[in-house]
Amino acid sequence: MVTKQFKGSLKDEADLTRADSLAREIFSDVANKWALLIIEAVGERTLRFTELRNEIEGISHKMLTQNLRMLERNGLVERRVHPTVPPRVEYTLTEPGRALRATVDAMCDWTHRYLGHIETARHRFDS
Amino acid sequence: MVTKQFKGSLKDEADLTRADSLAREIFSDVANKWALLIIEAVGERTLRFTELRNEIEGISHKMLTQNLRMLERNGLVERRVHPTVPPRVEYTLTEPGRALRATVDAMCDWTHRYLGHIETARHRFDS
DNA sequence: CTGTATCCGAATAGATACTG
DNA sequence: CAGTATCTATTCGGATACAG
Repeated sequence: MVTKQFKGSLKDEADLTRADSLAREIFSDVANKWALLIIEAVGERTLRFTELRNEIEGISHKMLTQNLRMLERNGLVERRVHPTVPPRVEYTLTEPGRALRATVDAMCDWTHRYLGHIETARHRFDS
Repeated sequence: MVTKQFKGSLKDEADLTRADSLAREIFSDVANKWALLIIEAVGERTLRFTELRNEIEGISHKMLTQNLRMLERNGLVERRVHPTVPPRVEYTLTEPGRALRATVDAMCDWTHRYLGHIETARHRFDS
């Protein structure tokens, strides 16, 4: 699996298995549409909840909070609460978050580069 | 959204909207756990259905076929059927598939690089 | 404004049985 | 071996209502 190349750096099989399942867990958290779109949307900026909601076409209130919570838990976004009324909450990418964003950028570029390719592949397949 | 930077290259708003929704569609197809794990598992190799199933920890028969069909439809994997009995079906990444794999590799690297980071972030959050 | 909770339908995913 | 089909349980996701 994904962690094969790291075998050498670990003490024993138990550690490997643990690291492996943790890696898979993180991968599962992160490798989902909404999480990646949020990472991409925040980018270098500092955005409020509602701004984020407006940036990401089609995301629901629920999915946004749910995924923001998850990303915060994994330390990929920082959540800063201003104790005002009405409340003002701002989200920023952390260093790990920005590093992940680089790979998401690459994925978005890929999508656009192969848009035509994929569209024709689909037509061929659907007949 | 994701395609903002491509505005200049398109003829009109209609094209933009269409390209945008197609991009989002492709992104949604691809930005999911099983699809990315399959891409990663195939890599530079040519693998049979069962080999793939064994490579990818925890994937079910159903999810594998379903996602392979989707990847084939989008032209990311090539499916070669040998008309023998029992049948032998082999999967390989196409050029677009290999290009995507590069970004998945980056994402796997990211996972491992920040494993510790994330683990401690989780502990902090969960208390 | 941001967030939690709940209800409910839709989509996802596993298990199993069956076919060429 | 590879794939389809079906049944079922779980999860996902949207809508809504409500609280700080």
